[in-house]
Amino acid sequence: MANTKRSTPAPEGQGTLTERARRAQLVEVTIELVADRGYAGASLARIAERAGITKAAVLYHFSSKAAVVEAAYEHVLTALTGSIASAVEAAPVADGPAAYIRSMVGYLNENPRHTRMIVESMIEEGTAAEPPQRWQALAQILDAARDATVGRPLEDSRTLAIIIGGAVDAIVGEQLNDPAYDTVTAAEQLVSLVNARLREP
Amino acid sequence: MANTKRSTPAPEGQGTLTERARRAQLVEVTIELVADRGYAGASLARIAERAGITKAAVLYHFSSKAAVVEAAYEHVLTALTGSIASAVEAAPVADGPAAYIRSMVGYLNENPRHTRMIVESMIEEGTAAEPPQRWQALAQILDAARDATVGRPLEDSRTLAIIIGGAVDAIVGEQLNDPAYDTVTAAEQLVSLVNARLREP
DNA sequence: GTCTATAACTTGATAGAC
DNA sequence: GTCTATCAAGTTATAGAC
Repeated sequence: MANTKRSTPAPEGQGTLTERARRAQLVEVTIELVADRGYAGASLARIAERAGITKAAVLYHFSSKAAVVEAAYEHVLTALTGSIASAVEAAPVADGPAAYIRSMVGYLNENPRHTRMIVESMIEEGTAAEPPQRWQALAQILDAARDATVGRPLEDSRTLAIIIGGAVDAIVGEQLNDPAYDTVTAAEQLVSLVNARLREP
Repeated sequence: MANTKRSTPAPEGQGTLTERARRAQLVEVTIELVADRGYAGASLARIAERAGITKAAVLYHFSSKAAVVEAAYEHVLTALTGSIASAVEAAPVADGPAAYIRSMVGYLNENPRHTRMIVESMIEEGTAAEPPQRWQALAQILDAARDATVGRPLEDSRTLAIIIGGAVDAIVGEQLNDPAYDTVTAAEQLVSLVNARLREP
């Protein structure tokens, strides 16, 4: 019985197996709650209720409500970026932008809760540290694709990346309040728009 | 008991305000608060504090907090749509999309508080009635421009409108966290992208 | 390790004095 | 008409029992 009487109330590091499972469960229900009730609607009481435990129990596993939400946010973000990164790497360099758009629309489309969670997190500025320039990764992909096709660099890949990012958000968002909206076709239209630009002088 | 020392902060120094002016003032401070603290951060207490009155006084002029926020939201939205509508109508039909993009980026750029207010309002679903398909107006402008140049209708003006809307949001949003970002040039790049598409077969 | 009990505070809204 | 005083219900977080 390695019952180490832990005096530290909030183990932030790696803990026992049951602890990690509880943390995972709490992250899961927090994602659900933030997704369909917003950040303000995801109170400790509701998180605890959905997890079947009490508020105090939640605060035993996480040091504060902000810590729970941030853990949930990070979970979602790493899942998204990982999915996109693998899709882009699996594609030819010239098809990088297309792979980016398709995988991002596809992922957000298949994980609507994650979508809402990300949207919420981008609004609330106090929750997590600012993601280090969201467009930078895409701008690199664009530059590489441009170099692989035309050979001459883009003049303003940053703005093109920002435009694409916003367009993807809007497409996914539209599908969110009109489930009949065909995001696959929309993504293809965006792809053709971007590819046309990439091959221009 | 009668505290003769009237502790009215009166930040503007303006004394008695008429009813309409007070409502306007409350709408104004609510826009500021929602803009930089979010919907949840705009409590009645803070609204009252900034206006130099008490919570109860706020609820005298508006029936509830939701009413205050909705009034602020509507104020911002009518100002934005009005500004864009006049800009589009003043332009040749073929330049409608360009006028839309330029005026929208310009307006949101000049009124950053309004920008954040609109973003917040689109998140909180309980605040105001769903704006009747934001892309519809733009889709009509696109169809008209296409008809005036090529003569054949667009296959999917809805998606193009959604893409443009998201791109504009992203451009303005980027300028929000990097004031050095040149939104005018970005808007022009978006305009050329859209115009190229509009003249395609 | 988990929960009961409660602290300390903020929320939106109301009643009634003046 | 406008404010003071108060309300009940909600929030996060802590202390300590078991």
